[in-house]
Amino acid sequence: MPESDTLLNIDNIAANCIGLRVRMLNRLVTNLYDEGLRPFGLKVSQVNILVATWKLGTARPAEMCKVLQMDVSTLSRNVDRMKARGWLETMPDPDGRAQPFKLTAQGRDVLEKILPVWREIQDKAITLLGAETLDWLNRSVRQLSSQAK
Amino acid sequence: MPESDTLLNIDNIAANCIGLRVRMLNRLVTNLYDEGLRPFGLKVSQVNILVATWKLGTARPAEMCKVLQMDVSTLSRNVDRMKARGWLETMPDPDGRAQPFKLTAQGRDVLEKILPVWREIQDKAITLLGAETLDWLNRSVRQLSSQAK
DNA sequence: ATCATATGCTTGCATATACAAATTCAGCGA
DNA sequence: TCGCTGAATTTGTATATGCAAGCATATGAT
Repeated sequence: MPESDTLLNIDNIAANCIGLRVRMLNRLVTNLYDEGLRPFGLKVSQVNILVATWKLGTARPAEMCKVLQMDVSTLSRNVDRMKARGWLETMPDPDGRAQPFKLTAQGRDVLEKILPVWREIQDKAITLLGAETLDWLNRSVRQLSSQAK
Repeated sequence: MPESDTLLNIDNIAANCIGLRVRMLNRLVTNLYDEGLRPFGLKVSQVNILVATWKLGTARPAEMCKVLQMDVSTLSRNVDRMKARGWLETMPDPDGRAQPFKLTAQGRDVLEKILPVWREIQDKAITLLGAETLDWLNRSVRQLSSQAK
């Protein structure tokens, strides 16, 4: 491959790499949420887990990881921290390997407390990104999730 | 606020949170690129830095962090690792505080070697996400970058 | 009943991420 | 020139992320 072709191709990465852009978007959006949530002592990552737990009722780690497309080890350590804060509690289970957990009353309280701030941040994100963002993100995530292992 | 309203609002986070969806998209897309790049012993994060360095020629950390919307401390440690691998080298600078760096020949070689694989992964991502993805991502990132501090 | 395999989760390790504090140096004013 | 302020970067700390390996338990085959 001639030198000039290589140059063009490297420039192609710079101009078009989806991995780069998704990661930048992630940093920007995560910072937006984390900044707003800072007074409450938690980050968007933990809010996501609280909400997912609320949805599932009694949550099995492997199941939640499938929903959130997250490695089980990542979830495992976050659940530890959130149990230590009294937001989650482990439930008994006939299967000795399972470690299902659910929201505590405190965990539920946290969710209620952050609701107005979440709304503010969400509105800001929609204003910045455009109204069609949500549809767009949902389609992309659904499509990629269905392909992922 | 009545109980039922709270329930609806928590469900609203579950159904609509942009922070959640962007983070899921980031995990899915990052894993897609990292999996493809694994044979080459680097990840998409380092590819992004290599390409940005190639673009900038001589890169100042603060400048690159503005471009990539990344904290300077995050870049600092990655540049350390990449210098240790011989892909980047620090340049002298009249300003004693500055630590500008540039690509080494080895760093340039790495970029050339991964080009075909990057192309494959990028094609797969475009197929999965749709052709209009890139425009949308570019618009979103540009819009958010211009607002960020 | 036993053994092999599969499942569910945790732990070890390396990197990614960002805030806060420390460090080093530049530039400016008295 | 002395010291003050600000800028560029690194270091300390905590969380996020995923792979590989470990551990305990369940399940299936013989």
